Amino acid sequence: MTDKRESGTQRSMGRPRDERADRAILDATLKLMAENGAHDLRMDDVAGRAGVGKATIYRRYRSKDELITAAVAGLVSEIAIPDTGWTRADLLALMRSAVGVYRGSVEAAVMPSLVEAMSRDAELARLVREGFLARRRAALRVVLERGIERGDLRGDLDIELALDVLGGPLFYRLLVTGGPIDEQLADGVVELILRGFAPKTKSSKSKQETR
Amino acid sequence: MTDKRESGTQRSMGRPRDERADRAILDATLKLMAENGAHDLRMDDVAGRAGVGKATIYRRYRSKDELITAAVAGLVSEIAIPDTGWTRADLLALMRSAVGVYRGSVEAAVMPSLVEAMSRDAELARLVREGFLARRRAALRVVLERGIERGDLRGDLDIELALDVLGGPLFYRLLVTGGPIDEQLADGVVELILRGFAPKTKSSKSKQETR
DNA sequence: TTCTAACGAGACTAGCTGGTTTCGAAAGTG
DNA sequence: CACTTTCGAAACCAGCTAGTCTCGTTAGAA
Repeated sequence: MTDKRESGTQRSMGRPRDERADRAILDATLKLMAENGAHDLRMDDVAGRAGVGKATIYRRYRSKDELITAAVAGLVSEIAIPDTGWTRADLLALMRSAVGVYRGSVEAAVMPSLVEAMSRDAELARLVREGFLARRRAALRVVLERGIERGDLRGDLDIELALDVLGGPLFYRLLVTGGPIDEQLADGVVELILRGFAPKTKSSKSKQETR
Repeated sequence: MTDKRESGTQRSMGRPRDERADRAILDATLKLMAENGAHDLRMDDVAGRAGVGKATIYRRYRSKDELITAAVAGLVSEIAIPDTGWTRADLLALMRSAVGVYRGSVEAAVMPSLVEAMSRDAELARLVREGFLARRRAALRVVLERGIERGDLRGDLDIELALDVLGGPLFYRLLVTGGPIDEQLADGVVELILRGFAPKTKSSKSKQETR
């Protein structure tokens, strides 16, 4: 799709493409996006950092936009849905993994420039949301729903709100306040969700042991 | 500071500066930043939309960066600290006003591009945080602290976390998920904070009336 | 009325950059 | 070996824009 070679027409003639160049190009693109922003990405710089000629890039991607899209699309990562049997532990596992990702990774460094790009390109926004934000969100949703069934969370809770409360503060610190993204954040948010969305009870213990 | 005229030397000779041009320039700058992003701001466009010659801009600001900085600095707004006597009402007032601001205003439209710029310019980041985010945050902090004294909130709560939980979901939806920024969000977050950070009690009513 | 500086409009330049193309070399296939 | 396609490097161009400068004009102060 991003390739000029016609699909189906498997050419076996000529020098085959260097697959290492593929990775090198995408890696260089992501790193430069993180450093200078998607907008200040220079094709010459990508070529230089990837140790590749510009023609090698344009043979794979028709334009800069296509390159950026491909690089962003490559950010997808698998998220395993934890299932320890304890709602708190499951939530903590997901949130701590999130903290790990958004503290110091390329993904974190790219986010500010990505936010700007998303606000101006609906297609890219969809790609980012569905491509690599959706996994963790889906996992959290499953854990929350299990928490409801299990009786750890109230049945009428606004799941979308809960998801945004879990993820919002992290991104808020990453993008806006510059506050610390650490375990304390993960733990605090999880604890707040468990307490604030605890099921209605007639006599609730102050420190319930959520099973 | 952003003016070429030497401070102190109050010249009263010659044609005085048109003060309407000052506003027109800053307004045009903000609107164009909202539309196209800070990076794609064209000085010609600013001049055109403001109905002003480029020289008139450069007489006030040495460079595009200085213009952008000035426009952002002009975003400050006063936030009255509500004091109804009820913690819930005070929090709701602040959060609903925030919802009003970040739904459809110029400020909201500028944020994505501002986030990107902040990530690359520490001075601008400070300006934005202290200049126009700090007001509401300070007001919320006061309300939270009063809530603690009043016994509506637990004394050992992490105030920074609470502030980020109040603001985070809103910005998360604005910048990342594209979710709705409405009263339901404000109400839900406030309710969560009140429940989740409720003081430790021996017998807590499920629907406590926080006075 | 004279003087000064700001005004809107727009010409100008100096620099940068995305994209295309060309080059000789290299890497495979048959 | 002949053939085809990719490779890195670099030249090239067309387009765009920040910032400066020059007009003739205009608003106030002295």
